[in-house]
Amino acid sequence: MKPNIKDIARLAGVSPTTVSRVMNNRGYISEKTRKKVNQAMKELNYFPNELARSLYHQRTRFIGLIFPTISNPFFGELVFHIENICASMGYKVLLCNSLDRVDKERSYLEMLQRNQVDGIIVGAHNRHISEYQSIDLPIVAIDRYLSERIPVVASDNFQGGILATRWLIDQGCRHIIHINGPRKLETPANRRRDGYERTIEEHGRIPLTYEIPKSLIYHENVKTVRKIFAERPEVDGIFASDDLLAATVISEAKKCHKPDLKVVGYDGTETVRICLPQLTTIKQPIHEIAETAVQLLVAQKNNEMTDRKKEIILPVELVEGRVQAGPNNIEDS
Amino acid sequence: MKPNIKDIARLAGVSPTTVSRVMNNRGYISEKTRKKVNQAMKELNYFPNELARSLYHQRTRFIGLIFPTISNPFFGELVFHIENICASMGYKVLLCNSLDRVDKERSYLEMLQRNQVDGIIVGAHNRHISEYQSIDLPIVAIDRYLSERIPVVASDNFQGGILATRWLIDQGCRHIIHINGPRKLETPANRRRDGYERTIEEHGRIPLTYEIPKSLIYHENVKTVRKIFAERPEVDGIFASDDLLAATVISEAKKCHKPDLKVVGYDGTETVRICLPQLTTIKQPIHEIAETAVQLLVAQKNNEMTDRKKEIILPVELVEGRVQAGPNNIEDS
DNA sequence: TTGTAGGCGTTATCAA
DNA sequence: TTGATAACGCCTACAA
Repeated sequence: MKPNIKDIARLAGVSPTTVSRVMNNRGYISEKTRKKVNQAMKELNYFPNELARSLYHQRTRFIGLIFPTISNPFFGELVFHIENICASMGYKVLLCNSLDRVDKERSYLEMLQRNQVDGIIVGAHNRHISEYQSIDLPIVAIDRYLSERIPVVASDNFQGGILATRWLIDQGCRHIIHINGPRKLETPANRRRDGYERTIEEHGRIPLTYEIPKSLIYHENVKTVRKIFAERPEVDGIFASDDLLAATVISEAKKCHKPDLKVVGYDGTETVRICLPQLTTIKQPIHEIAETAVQLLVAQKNNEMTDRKKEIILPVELVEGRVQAGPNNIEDS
Repeated sequence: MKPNIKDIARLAGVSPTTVSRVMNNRGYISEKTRKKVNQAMKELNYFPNELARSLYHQRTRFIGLIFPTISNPFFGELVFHIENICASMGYKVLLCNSLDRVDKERSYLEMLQRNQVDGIIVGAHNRHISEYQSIDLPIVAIDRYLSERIPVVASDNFQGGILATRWLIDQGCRHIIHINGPRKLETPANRRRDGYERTIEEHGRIPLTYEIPKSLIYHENVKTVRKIFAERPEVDGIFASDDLLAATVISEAKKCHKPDLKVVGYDGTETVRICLPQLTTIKQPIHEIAETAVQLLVAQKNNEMTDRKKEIILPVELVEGRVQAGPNNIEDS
């Protein structure tokens, strides 16, 4: 079996207390004993049991992360950064992919509480999860409203919608359509739609938004895009609410011989930039979002949340697709 | 503070033992007490402390995952599936992004041991980490050789290399180049190169492999691709060792007016399929890899590893890029 | 400078 | 059917 503090104590010929002191650098220890103890720890390949420590200190340094799916590159990169930042601060990360399913989100939430996490960062949310209101733990939401007292970090979705729409207008598009998730979900991401609709209206046109039933199922996207092309053959500009959707629009456009269609996405992940550099998109400050979320979480732990804002909005940026040489590009024909 | 088992016992007017029995359905309990206890648990919004449980049972149901970075869609999707499978079996996942850095991998390894994980799945490996040999824990490696006794799950890299190369030959390519990571890393992924070189030689040609210094840095890829185009202007086929690299090749090819260059990638993630459906690639069975890895881990825990193979190789599949309509595609001009 | 004892929250054994 | 007790591994008062 794994050695414990007593085994070390026995081998070093001291008491467990002394071993503990050596490990934690507390109080006075003679050089001699320190060496003996360290020696014994090496010899037995000893690792202190964090569980026992956590139990005593009532503090685990675990952070729970609940996101729909890290398969999506936006969440993948976001979680990547969050984990990195947490690790640099001595926190460990418990990963949960909720798949946007209420039952999974619920059971993860319970699991995290049972495991005494110090805090939770949530990027997923099914309505009807009232549990969030009764959780007595630091929580930060990313791009979701969970409850009154839970702070939110989000990119400037409204501004993103404006930038995207303006760009399409500047490109000379006359019939601009927006595709997004269901309206009823009151997420900040819906403000992308508001930005689009406002901008379209400011130009004296009529906005038109298509809603996708379930964004996690890829084929739903394809179906929606085809429907749009069928119902609105005049469309010459599309603002898609995320890059994968935009990618789908682009490949469907190729299939349907619509080389003049302009597309703008949302997210601006590295992965998509590499795979689809010609895509114009609204780039979220993924690293800053991660950093802000972790900071807010730590601030809550330390009760430093006195006069802080409950919603932090970070600026976005329109990144133009790289126009590529040759006759091979949807953007430049 | 959070209520504990004693609080429940007090409120229900029973002993902690009884509460424990109710929670775990052990021994005989009268319906009356069961109800009282359940009532008390609801009232205090009680969650049993898994830490204490784990301490007692010497079993945490934590699984540690060490991967270079879940930003990469291959690892992202792999970790996604692993987490899913683990969750369905009641395991929780501690996520570690090692960034291919020795120091990070080392400290994660220590962290996981301190936190008493029940097992580790490793998809990262820097040489010179001897620790793997001394860890007394179930470990499974994905596409890496860590030590003699650590089982490996991998896709059929050799076959993948053959399929990719053959396809390029079938497309009529005369000058086929392979791009891969450093040779000295003795990973199964290097067998992709073996498959390529063998196939090229079988066709009486001379293989040519370019090595990339660090694959995590995107710009390194661009540099290597440009170097290839400069040094080997005659190249008309490239087998890239992963899809992001292949994507880079494609966009650089567009920039350099090489519409006839054929490219094959490796991985076949959903994300890349969506963003770059025209890319031909060797598709790894990501879900099966995840499933096999978890199974092997559990088998080790239960000492069922008697006559099992130490290396499990799963079949790959060549997925042809979807030729798209219009003059917009590198594959069909 | 070092050791003893009690407790962190839970469970299993044994006794009642 | 229920309860007291010791144990899981560690840490911190308090004592020596």
